[in-house]
Amino acid sequence: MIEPLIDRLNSLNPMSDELTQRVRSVTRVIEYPADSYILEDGQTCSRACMIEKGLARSYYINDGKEITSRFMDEGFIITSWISYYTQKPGNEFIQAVEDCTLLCIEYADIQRIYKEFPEFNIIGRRQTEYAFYQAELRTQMLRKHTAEEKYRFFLDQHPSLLQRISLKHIATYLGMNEETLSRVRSRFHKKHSL
Amino acid sequence: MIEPLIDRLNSLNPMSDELTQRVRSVTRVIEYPADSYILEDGQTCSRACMIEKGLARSYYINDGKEITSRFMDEGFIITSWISYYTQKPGNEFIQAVEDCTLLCIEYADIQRIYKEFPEFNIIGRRQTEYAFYQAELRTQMLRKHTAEEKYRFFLDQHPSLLQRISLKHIATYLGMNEETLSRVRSRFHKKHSL
DNA sequence: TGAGTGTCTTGACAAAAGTCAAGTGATCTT
DNA sequence: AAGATCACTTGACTTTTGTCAAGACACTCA
Repeated sequence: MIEPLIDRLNSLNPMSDELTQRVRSVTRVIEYPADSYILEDGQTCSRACMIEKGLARSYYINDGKEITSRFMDEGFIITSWISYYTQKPGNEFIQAVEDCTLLCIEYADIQRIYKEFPEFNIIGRRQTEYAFYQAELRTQMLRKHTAEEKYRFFLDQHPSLLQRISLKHIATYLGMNEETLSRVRSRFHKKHSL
Repeated sequence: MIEPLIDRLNSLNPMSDELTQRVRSVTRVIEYPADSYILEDGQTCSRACMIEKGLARSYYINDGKEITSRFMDEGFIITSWISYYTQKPGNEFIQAVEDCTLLCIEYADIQRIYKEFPEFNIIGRRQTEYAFYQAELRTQMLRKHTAEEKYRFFLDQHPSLLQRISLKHIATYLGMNEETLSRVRSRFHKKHSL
C-alpha cells in the first residue's frame, strides 16, 4: 500500500535497503472522507503526505473570501509549505475534495532521517525543487492578463481536473468570480466547436 | 570579499573547514554594469549567484510584453529556478538594474560538492525552501484582487525597492500597466497624507 | 414527493483596469 | 543650447471584469 511513496522517493534518488526500511517504519496510511479537513487554519503543518488516491485543495481566507491556492491529486505531496518549513501556524486550510488516502510521515521523523541518513537530504532537496517548480507554473497562470488566458492555461496544465472540481473552486483558484469563469468557458467552447 | 556568501551558507547549516575551503575554491566574483544581462532568454542557467551589491530583475516576454517575475537585491540568490533545476534552456532574462557584484558558483561545482559532502545537501535543501518561501510571498501579491491591494502588498514587502526601480518595471511586476500604477499611487498617497 | 440546497448560467448594470494620446520635467547628447 | 529620450502623469474613452438578481437543473433527504 505504501509502495507509491517508496517508488516516488526512489525516483528522486535511489534509497538503500536500510533507508527504505526506516522510511517504511514511519509511514502511516490515513484516510479522509470528502469535504473533511486535512489541515486547518492556525495549525502547524506537522507532516508531509503523498496522495495515494483522491483529490484535495488548499485555500486561505482573504477579506472573508476563500482563495484556492492549489489542487493536489494522485502522486502529489500535500503540505502547507510555509507552515511546514517554518514549523509555525499557517493560515491555510487543506480540504479533501474527494475521499482521500494519504501516505504520511511526521515532520519530526523526516528531520530524524535527515540526520541519520545524510543522503536523504538529496531526496528532500529534489522534492523541494520539484514542489517549487510546480509552484512557479501556478504563478505563471496568475500572471496571465485576461480571464480567458488563465482558463486556457489551466486547461493545458490540468485537463483532467476540470471534471473533478466545482466551478466555484476553480474560479477562486484562477482569481476570478464564478460568473466570469462561466462566461469565459461558454465563449471559449463556442469558439472551439465552430 | 566572498565572506557574505560563506556567512549565508553557514547560517543555513554550519560548514566544516574542509567544506568551507571547497566552496571558496569554486566561488568567483563577477561584476555586471547596470542594464547588462546576467542571463538571457534561451540560455541554460548554469550557476547560482549571490548578490553582494546591486539590484537585478528577472523577466520574460509574453505576447511581446515584458513581465517582471522578481527583483533581487543584496543577499538574494540569483538563479532562473526552472532552468537551473532542470538544466534546460529557459525563457527568462536576468538583467542588472544597478551595477552588480555577484558571488557565483557553477552548477557543476555545486553538484560535485553535493556528492563529496552529503551534508551540503542540507544547505541546498534549506536554500531551496527559502527561495520557495519567497516565491510564495510573491504569489500572494498576484492573488490580490485590486491594483491598490497589489501596490500596498509590494510596499509592505519591499519598501526600500520603490526608490530603486522604475515605475514601468514595478508595473509589469504587479501585473498592471504603468498608467494604472501611476494613478493608484497618486490616489494612495493622497489618502495617506490627509 | 416536494421543499430545500447546491451548481451553473444568463442578463443588466457598475466598477475597475486597459488603451491611446498628449503633456511636463529631467537628463543625455552632440 | 537645441533636440532627443526617458520617466512619469493626466484625461477621455473602451474593454473587461465584478456585482446583484433571477432562473434552470439536478440531487438530497425527510
